[in-house]
Amino acid sequence: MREKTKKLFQDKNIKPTAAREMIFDILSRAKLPLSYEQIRAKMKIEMDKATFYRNVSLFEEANIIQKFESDERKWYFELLKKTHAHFVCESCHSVICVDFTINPNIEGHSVKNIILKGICKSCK
Amino acid sequence: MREKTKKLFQDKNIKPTAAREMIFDILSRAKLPLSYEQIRAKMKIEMDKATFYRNVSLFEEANIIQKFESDERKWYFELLKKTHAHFVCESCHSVICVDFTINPNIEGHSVKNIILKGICKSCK
DNA sequence: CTCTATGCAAAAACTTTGCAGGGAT
DNA sequence: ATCCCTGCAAAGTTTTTGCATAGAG
Repeated sequence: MREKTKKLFQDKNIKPTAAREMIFDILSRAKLPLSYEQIRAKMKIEMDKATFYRNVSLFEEANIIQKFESDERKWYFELLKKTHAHFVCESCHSVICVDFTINPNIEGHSVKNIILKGICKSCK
Repeated sequence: MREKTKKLFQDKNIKPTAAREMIFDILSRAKLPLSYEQIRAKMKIEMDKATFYRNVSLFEEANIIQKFESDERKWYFELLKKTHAHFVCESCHSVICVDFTINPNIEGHSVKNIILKGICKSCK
């Protein structure tokens, strides 16, 4: 476990368990948001899905992770980084990060998350 | 049933049944996307949920209806109108249509749907 | 010892599917 | 008669919860 991660966990008061380190590690290497299935496929040690979801919620409350729903009714998770948008293809269901920023105030509402849906360029 | 609706159904090859007319009617009056529960609450005649979902899928395939998921993992339905965005409040879960248009081509992908998430102005 | 993380199984929530009956043409 | 729309019940999918056990400090 890297020093930086150890420190992050300490700061957030998160006990570093094997499950947590693995989830964090997988997400920090990911270039895209990942679903539970995708994360599980990358796990070197199996963990129960309850453990997975519970730990992800923990990270979420600590503002380490962000989640959003794809069009296949699954959650996708990623480390909370600088704001960017996600494009979800309604044909192949892939999730793509796109560089797209907007004014975070739209008609008085605070926007924290942008999801674009449509058909990705490979599917066209 | 209005002439216009009758014609629409004919054009799309959709047999006008009571269930279909009712769903269409409720959605055409709606100012916001509605969930199954919300639509059901407006029904004058009850219909089975299977019938509801099947007919909605039919409309969807005919490009009459558009659906998207809220953050509460429910589908919301609305008539396919000019492109606009939906704001979903992560606190009160309300769905708000906002006037927000973007270039439909983002990094080569065709955007058909925009979902913004965050905290709405009443919750702030 | 104590505290809480984990696994297992069951529950939950929302949608979808299979199948048989019923209406419309 | 045929077609396909509908209701009912059961299955499906993903996520959450309850509970007992295991493990860390």
